[in-house]
Amino acid sequence: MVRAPCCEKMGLKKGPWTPEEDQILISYIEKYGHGNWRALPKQAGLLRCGKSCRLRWINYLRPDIKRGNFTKEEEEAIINLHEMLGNRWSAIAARLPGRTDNEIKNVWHTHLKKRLTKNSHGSSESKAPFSAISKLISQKSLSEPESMSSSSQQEPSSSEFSSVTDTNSVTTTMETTIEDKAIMNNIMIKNETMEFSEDFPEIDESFWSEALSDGNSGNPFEFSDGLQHQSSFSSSESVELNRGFIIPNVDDSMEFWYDLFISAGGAPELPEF
DNA sequence: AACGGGGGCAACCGCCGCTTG
DNA sequence: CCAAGCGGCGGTTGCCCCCGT
Repeated sequence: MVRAPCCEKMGLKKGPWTPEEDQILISYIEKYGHGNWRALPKQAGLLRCGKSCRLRWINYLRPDIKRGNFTKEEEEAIINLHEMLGNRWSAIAARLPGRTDNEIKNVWHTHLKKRLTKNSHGSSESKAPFSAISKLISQKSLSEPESMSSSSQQEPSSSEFSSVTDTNSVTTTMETTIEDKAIMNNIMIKNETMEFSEDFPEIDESFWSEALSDGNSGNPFEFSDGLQHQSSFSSSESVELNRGFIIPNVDDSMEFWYDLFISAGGAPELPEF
């Protein structure tokens, strides 16, 4: 399908946003939400294309954006997640609350890639847990070709959970050993003891219904104010680990790990071993 | 003080997949 | 089933600032 770029329309402004434009966009979205990005600039009185507005909002103006330098913990998380997910910045961003895909992408290209290249001659020790988990994921998906592979075709949106909700198949196909879980713990938590139950906890049905009922929009994180709240886990209590990584509480952690596995398992760029 | 190069980051571009009529 | 509309994503660009000379 061939379509003209949305900003090709005459008279639409490009380039850096002014504080005035920002204010117009913010107050419009606070008032009416952003149901239709294409129509938004016209309705708000902005000489911008919808895409530009969306980008500005997502990457800069949202109230839940965390500004400022990335912490060491966040950088490590990015490196680790990148190893598992590849250049899927939105998937990585979904696991770093308050950070945007654009920001993460920039940090990767300007800081982390160089740092990794520098360190590539050093020890491969830091990579070990990820090679291990990649192998684990591969083995699991081999043993469960149909349901896993079909669901892995679709990457869940960064702002909502995967539609794959067959928790029974998850618990059977993602059966893990203590050793597996030790590996997983190593990925996320180097210095902290974290207890996992013997098996992945099953997701309480009420989790889904509660999430879906909020805002009545089908998006668990679209609130009644009409705004999208970025953090995938913002609707429930989270646990902040000493690496600055936010993971959901135990009820949500099932989804977290499952989502991570699906993402990694479905990633075509999953490193070979 | 002036200038050039490099790095960082906001924003744009083009493609893709989903939805809708 | 198909085409168009739309949101979302990743790659890329270009501007601005800082630092070294």
